[in-house]
Amino acid sequence: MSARTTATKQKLFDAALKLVGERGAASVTVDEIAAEAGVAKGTIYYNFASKDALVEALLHHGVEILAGRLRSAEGSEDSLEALVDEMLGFWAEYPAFGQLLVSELWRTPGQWHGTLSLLRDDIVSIVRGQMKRLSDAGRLPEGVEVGTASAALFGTLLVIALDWQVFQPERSRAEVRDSVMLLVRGMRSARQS
Amino acid sequence: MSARTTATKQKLFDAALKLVGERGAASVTVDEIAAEAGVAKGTIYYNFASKDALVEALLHHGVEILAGRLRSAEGSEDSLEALVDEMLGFWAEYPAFGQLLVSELWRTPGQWHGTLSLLRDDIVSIVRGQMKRLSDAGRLPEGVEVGTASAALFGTLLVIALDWQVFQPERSRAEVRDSVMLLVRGMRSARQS
DNA sequence: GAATTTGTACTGACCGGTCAGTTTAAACGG
DNA sequence: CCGTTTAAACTGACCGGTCAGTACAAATTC
Repeated sequence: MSARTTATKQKLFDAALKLVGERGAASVTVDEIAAEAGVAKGTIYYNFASKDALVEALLHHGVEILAGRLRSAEGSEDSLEALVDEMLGFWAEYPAFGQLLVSELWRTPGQWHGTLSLLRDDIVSIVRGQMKRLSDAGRLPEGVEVGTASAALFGTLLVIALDWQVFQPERSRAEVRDSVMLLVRGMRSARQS
Repeated sequence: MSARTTATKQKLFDAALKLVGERGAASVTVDEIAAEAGVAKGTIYYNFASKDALVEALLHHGVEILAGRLRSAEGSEDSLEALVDEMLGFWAEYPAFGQLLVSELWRTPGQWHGTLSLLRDDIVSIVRGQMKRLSDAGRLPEGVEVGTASAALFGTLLVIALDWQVFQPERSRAEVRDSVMLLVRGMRSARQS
C-alpha cells in the first residue's frame, strides 16, 4: 500500500469518524463523507468495498490505537492509574469514536456485533491484565470477579468520558480523572477497611 | 383520548421500542414499525406527526416509567440499594430502551439531544436526591461531588446492565446487583477506612 | 327506532426525494 | 506505465410522508 493511499484512507477515517460519531452510521451518506474528506466519491469505493466495510475498518483502526495506548501503560508504577489516564485521554482525543462505539457495541444482532465483540474483548483483556495484578496482590474486595470488574471499568470509563464531554464540558480532565480514581481507590480500600 | 387510541399507541410503542432498540432509530423504517405493531402505516401518521415524533414520545414514555419506579424506591430503608435494584430491574425489563438511550444520549447535536438532556436530568436528579442523603450523613468519600457521582452512577448502571445482557447473559440479576453494591459500598466505606 | 349525519380511528396505494453503488473517460503521479 | 484519483452522470431500490377513502360507533333527526 503506497503512502498516497495510506494518506487517503487516513483522510477518510478522519472524515467518517467525525460524521458517523456525531450522527450515527446509518444517517451519514457516502457523499457527505467524501465531501468532508475532500475526496471524490469514487475514491471511497476504490479503497473500500462498501460503506459498511469503511465503518468496519474504522472500528478496527480505532481499537488498534486504543489498545496500543493501553499496552503502553502496562509498565507504569501505578499501572491501573496509568491505564485509567490513558483511556480518558483517548476518549478526550477521539470523542466521536466513543459515540460510535457506545451506539453500536450493545446492539444485539447489529451488523457489527460480531466485529465489536472481538474488539471489546481486545480492550477488556488488557484491562483484565491490570486487574489481575491487583487481585493477586489481594487489593480487590472479596467477591469481585476480575472479568466482571474489567468489563465494568471499561464501560464505566466510556460513559463517564462521554457524559463529561457532553454534559459537563467545563470540568477539566484532571478533575474527572481524580473522580474516577477516587472511585477505584474506594473499591480497593474496601478490603482494608 | 379513547381507549382505542391508547391501545394503538401502546402497540406502536412496543413495536418501535423493540425495533429501534435493536437496530437504531435511523435504520428502522416506518413500514417495519407498522408491520410489527400489526397496524397500517397511515395509523402511525394519524397518531404521531412524524417518525421522529414517535421516537420522541417513546423516549418520554420510557423515562416516565423509569422515574416512577425510582421514586417508589425513595422510602426504603436502604434507599440507595433499592434504587440500584429498581434501576437494574428496569433495564432488565426494557433492554431495548437501554440500547435506544445509550445510542442517542451522547450524540452531540443529535435531533433528540435537547429532549434527552431534559430526560437525563429527570433521572439524575432523583439519583442525586438519594446521593445527597448519603453525603449529608457523611458517608461519601471527601472530594466526591454529589452531582458527579449521581451522573456516574446512572451511566454506570446503564452500561453494566447492557453489558450484562449482551455479553454475560448467564449471570443472574442478583449476581450483578451484588457486584454493583459491592462497588458502591466500597466507595462508601472508603472514608471510614 | 329507522335513517342520516358526524367524528374518530384506521387503511394502503401512491409519490417524490434520497442514497448506495456503478460506470466511464479522462487526468495524475511516482 | 500502472496504480490511484477525479468528476459527473446514472440506476434502481428504498423510504418518509400524503391522501382519498373505509369502518364504525355515537349522536341527531324525523
